[in-house]
Amino acid sequence: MGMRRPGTPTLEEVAAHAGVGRGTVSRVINNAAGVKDSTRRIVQQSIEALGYVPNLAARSLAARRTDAVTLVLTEPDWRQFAEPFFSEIVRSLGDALADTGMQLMLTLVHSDTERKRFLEYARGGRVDGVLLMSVHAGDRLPDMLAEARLPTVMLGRRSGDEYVSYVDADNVGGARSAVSHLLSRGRRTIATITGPLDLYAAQCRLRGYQDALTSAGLSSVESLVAESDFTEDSGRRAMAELLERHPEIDGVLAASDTTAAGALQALRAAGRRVPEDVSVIGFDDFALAQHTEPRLTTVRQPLEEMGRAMIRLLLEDMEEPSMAYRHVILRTQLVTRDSA
Amino acid sequence: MGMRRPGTPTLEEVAAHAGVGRGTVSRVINNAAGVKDSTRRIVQQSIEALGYVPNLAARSLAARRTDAVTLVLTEPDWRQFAEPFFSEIVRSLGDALADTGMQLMLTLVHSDTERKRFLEYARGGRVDGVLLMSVHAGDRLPDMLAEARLPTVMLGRRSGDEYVSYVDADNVGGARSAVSHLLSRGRRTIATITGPLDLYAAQCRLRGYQDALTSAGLSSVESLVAESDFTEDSGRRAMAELLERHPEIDGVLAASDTTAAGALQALRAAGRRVPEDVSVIGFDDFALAQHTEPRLTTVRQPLEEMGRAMIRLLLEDMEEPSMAYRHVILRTQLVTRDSA
DNA sequence: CTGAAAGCGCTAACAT
DNA sequence: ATGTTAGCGCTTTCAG
Repeated sequence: MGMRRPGTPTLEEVAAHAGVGRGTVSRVINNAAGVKDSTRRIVQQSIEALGYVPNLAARSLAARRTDAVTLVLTEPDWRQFAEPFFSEIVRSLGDALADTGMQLMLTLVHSDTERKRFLEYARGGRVDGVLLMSVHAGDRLPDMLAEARLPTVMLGRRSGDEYVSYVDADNVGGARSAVSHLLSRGRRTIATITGPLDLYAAQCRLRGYQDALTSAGLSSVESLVAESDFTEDSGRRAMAELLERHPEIDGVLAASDTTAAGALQALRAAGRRVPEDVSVIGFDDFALAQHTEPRLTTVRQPLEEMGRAMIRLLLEDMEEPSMAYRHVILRTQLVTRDSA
Repeated sequence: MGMRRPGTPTLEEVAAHAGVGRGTVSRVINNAAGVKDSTRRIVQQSIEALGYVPNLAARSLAARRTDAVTLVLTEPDWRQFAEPFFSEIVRSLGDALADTGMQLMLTLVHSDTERKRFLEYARGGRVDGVLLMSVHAGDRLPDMLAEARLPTVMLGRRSGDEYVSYVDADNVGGARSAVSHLLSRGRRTIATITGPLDLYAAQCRLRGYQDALTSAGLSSVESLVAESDFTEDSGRRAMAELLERHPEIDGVLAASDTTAAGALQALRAAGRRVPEDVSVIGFDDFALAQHTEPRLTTVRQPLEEMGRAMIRLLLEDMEEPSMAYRHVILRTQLVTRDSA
């Protein structure tokens, strides 16, 4: 299993070949200062000649670090995974990490076995830090990681009083401004398609929706709320349901871009004109530019910044471990196509 | 960085606590035979009491293995990532690996920096094996891994004479049978929307399409072929283009399910009725049951089996490293909704 | 069945 | 600037 073939050269052999001590070779491969240029060159030649590759297990045993972090996906439904939101975040994490010389990996955790296996893996020191996304309310994984003193940062929080470090968007504010915008454009019967309500972000968006209505002196009607699971299909179903209950709907706040797309299909199928008859605003998961749909306005989440912020928090915690949890909440932005 | 807090107990401390030798503790945590049951119990209590967690760096240095494999995604375009094909394969790999006690990780490689970093990572012995998918024609990564004697298995091949081990579907046969089916149902002007033609799988499907036409005594017309990149959007565009050139089209073979979905949209937008006027068959990336679209027939790829086969090849290579490359090609199946 | 001892290949502190 | 040395924490013979 995975054993390196006998011939694999070690640092010691490189040292011998180059006629220097092990320390020097170590300094060269780690790009450490304090090696004469001529020596460095000689060592590099030996490395080249022998085809030397550092043994990372040995390195991390000695140095007590791995230079790798992992993003954990606990989503039991893999399809989540196929959402643009996800790939955008991953891209931004990768970019943010590129400069640091760290390796980003993904770990997929759905079954309980996998969860346990991952915990052993992480606590066993195979990664220097852990990033988590879309963690559901009751999930204790982040706490277990934090208790193991492993630098841990979540995207989104599990509840209103979260301790483990996280980066989140201002979901309440985003939803509120979207609904206010619809109201200001004369819409009066505004429905919302929420995300899965065991996700705190979905609760926040619903709250923002309600806030805005209340502030405008309107009461929020329960039958104007339908739940989705962020997929296009569930958006379609939710919209159909809402239309059945309230044919007079003239505005919709959708939990995500994908959901909004589904809602649009249902609206059209029902003969509604968008955006003339009904105006739809969704939370923007990727880029407005990608829409071919006639949505003029979306709540833009700063995904790029969120990824960067996650890495920053993680690195801070890795560099000087502290007892503090840190939280960053990024503002969302109401964007219309013209201004994009 | 990532250093374990001073208090972390080691195997030696567990041994002391339990009043046994290190070897015994090692046997216990590895579930090795040859430990008296009573001793085993005592040791387990000490492990529990001290909250011992094995240091995996030390373990893999000593044992020369990591019990982890990684799936590498070289796709420069992250959106690929959001395709159902991808999540299905990942799921099936995860399932197949679950029994083996191995950890599955994903590595994302787009830039050249990342590619180099991954190579160091893999050759440094951080994983026991590597799985690759959607490798493009000119990519040398698989060869470099294989040359480093790392067990390596690809999903799909880069060309007609591939050496590195792979599992593939019978793309030529699948396309051929799909087109034959269309012909047998009386369709006469059959177009195809191919995948990106630098992907061998896409070439094969195109070849199958052409074969079927030729066998039926029809000549394959170049203007009936349009290229897509597997996305819905490109499918839509390709279909629109084809319709412009050949309004008389009455059958379409699409490169993937997603592409087929796009094609359908374009067809409808152009006022065609599906499947009455035009019949569309796509390569099935996930499950027929998921379609809400009126496609009756798809070419089903046995994704589940493909994942399992990949793991089997990988494990075989890990258990008894040999000089042989192994190839498995799985049959596709033409499935219609009724028979599903 | 169990203990002792010899590494695994590297980093980092300490000499020089 | 460079060589030397002492571990890092575990697996795995080899004795007993």
